[in-house]
Amino acid sequence: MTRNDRPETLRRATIKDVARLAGVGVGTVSRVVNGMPEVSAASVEAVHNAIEFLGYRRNDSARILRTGATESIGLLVEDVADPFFSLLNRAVEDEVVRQGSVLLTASSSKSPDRARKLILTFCSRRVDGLIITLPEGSDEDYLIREHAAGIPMVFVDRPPQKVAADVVLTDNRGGAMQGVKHLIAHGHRRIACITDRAELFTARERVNGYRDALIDSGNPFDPSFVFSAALEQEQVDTMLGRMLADSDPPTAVFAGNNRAAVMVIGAMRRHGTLLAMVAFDDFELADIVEPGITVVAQDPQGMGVMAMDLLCARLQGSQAPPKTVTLGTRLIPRGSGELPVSGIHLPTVLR
Amino acid sequence: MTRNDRPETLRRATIKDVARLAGVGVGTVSRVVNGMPEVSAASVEAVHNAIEFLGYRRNDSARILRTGATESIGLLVEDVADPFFSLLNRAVEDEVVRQGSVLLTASSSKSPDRARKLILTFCSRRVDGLIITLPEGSDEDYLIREHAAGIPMVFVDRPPQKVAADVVLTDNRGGAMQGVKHLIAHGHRRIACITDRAELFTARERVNGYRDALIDSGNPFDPSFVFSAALEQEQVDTMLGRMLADSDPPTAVFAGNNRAAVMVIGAMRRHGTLLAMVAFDDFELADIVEPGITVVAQDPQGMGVMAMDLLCARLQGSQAPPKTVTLGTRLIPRGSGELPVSGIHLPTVLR
DNA sequence: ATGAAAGCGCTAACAA
DNA sequence: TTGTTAGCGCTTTCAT
Repeated sequence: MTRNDRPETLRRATIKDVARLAGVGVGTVSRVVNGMPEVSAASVEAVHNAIEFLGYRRNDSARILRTGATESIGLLVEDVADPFFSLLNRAVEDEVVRQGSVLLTASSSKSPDRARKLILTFCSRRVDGLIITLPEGSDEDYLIREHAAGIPMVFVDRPPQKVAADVVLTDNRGGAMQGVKHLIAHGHRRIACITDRAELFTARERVNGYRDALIDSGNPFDPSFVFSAALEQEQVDTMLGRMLADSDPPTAVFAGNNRAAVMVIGAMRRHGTLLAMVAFDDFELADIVEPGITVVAQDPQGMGVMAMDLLCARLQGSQAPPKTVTLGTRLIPRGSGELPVSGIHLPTVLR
Repeated sequence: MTRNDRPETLRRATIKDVARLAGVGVGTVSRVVNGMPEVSAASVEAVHNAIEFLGYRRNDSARILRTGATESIGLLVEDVADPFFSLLNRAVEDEVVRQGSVLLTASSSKSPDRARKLILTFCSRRVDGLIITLPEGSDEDYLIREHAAGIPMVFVDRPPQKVAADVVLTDNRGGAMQGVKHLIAHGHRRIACITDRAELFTARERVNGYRDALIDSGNPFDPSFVFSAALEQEQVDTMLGRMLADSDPPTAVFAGNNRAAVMVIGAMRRHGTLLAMVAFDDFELADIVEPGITVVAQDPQGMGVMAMDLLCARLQGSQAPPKTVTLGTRLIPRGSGELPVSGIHLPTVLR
């Protein structure tokens, strides 16, 4: 027994100790600790004194075991250090804290295996609910079981394949469309699309939106202008070079996420050109470059809040059919997306 | 009773249910679940089947209550969405996950009151240990009590005033010195210092380092070149303007953190000048501007790992006197810090 | 190798 | 208003 190994002085006071010292029963102590009304002033006083003296603090493990409510929420994202998810994390935290619960957080690191372990740990901890960004390629059977066992879940950023639960997404397709149409509105016809691996739900959707915008506005969709692969600087450099060598080269770029945007900036510098650009997903300091980067902003905080809202509804017993909420995007013009068709060639000194 | 209100179908299976179905005692089930050796193959088989059939998952609340070990760590930072702390968070998480524990995270939002509530909640949850960035102005008495009650704590980024516990810090003073000396080495004598409120431990230390570097190298320390206040763009603009109007104006700037750096960049643009600059604290995309921002990088991951190391030592019963570990910084030259004394005036088109 | 039983600290029902 | 007590689900002796 872990606790009893310790010297007596390091055993934390229990409700029993308090009761004994205060000269009341444990029930009374419990009532005082939980601020229940039907206790005499004298008892309250005595209990408070004892608590103060003993440095008593309720043991929530015992409380949880007894009541069955853990007042905790589990959050699994791809990486808590990723700006997008850290913002989501914070928004969820604020909701969780507001209702007096605690938040267990973890990062999947894109590993389905790590995700499974973490989620199952959360389930063993009997979290009241789970907010999950599932890594690509996850087996979902275990989720179905836990979900069926009564743990409410809401999925964020990407939809699950099999679990029938609430989902919160960004309107990736619509947002991409919005961004590309912005470029078209500024006169661009030949627009490159640089984005992440097509295996990723979000990347796929954004390419779809890119294509839709082009077709919608009567422009040709040229697959050779789409780079959808693991983002690496060299590849992007090469790819952009190839596109620029086209007989009808791009005058603008749609970057599918901010890593892509950064690489495109690098590639443009190396090629000594400055194409118009709109990037999906806002980022801090998008305006310290000249021109500032025009972005299609997602709303990570909004996603977090919405996820918690949906979760809370389930916690209150809602049996409504699973809902998928899609949050809109916001285009923030900062300069790069409003550049004219005639490309600007940077003076050498500033490249 | 919360649990028994629920329909029978939604009550999760317990160890008893498994035992009954498998035709063994609860002790045996427990042994199987925990992978203890002394169980017959037949029992293991039967138990596994029952577990599978019932969708049994151990209830950690009960386990925790019994064993007294929560296998959880509480982390309180200023804001989980802040890049510095989110990196620290992730590093801590990885250590925590590696040893099979869970991580409770929360943001103080610079509020001593919120911090107190959160920390006391963690204490009620009986976390095994606590990693804390305490907001400026916190009362620490409650921490002393909890610490004395046996909850190990390590403080990160800023030292506590009263609690005698382990601390992990960045060498703010040394780092600032390193940055300023880098500028001096590139010929600068007149160096401005733009940083946050002097109430903040880190800002204060960095100003100290700035002063030390100047004095060490025989340069005068001119208080009128130090701006240490709440960082707002307008103020920084005005302040820089005033400094530039000096009879012996600055040729370089030491920015005390990355918010300061961004504002200095803005101010320089507005004043149509480009001074050399070194900024404290690295940031993503510090190299997408031209020139890239030379920074004195901290090591948030290293701090997280170190904090967990110290915590684990305490968890294993170390009674050594409290240690303060100071992590060194790393200067990353990217261009802005290597600019010569002769200021560059940007061509208008690029301002 | 295994079952029975005590008990972790708490809450809530019940009795007084 | 209050004390007593059962029991939440688990681990861990102690017999067998």
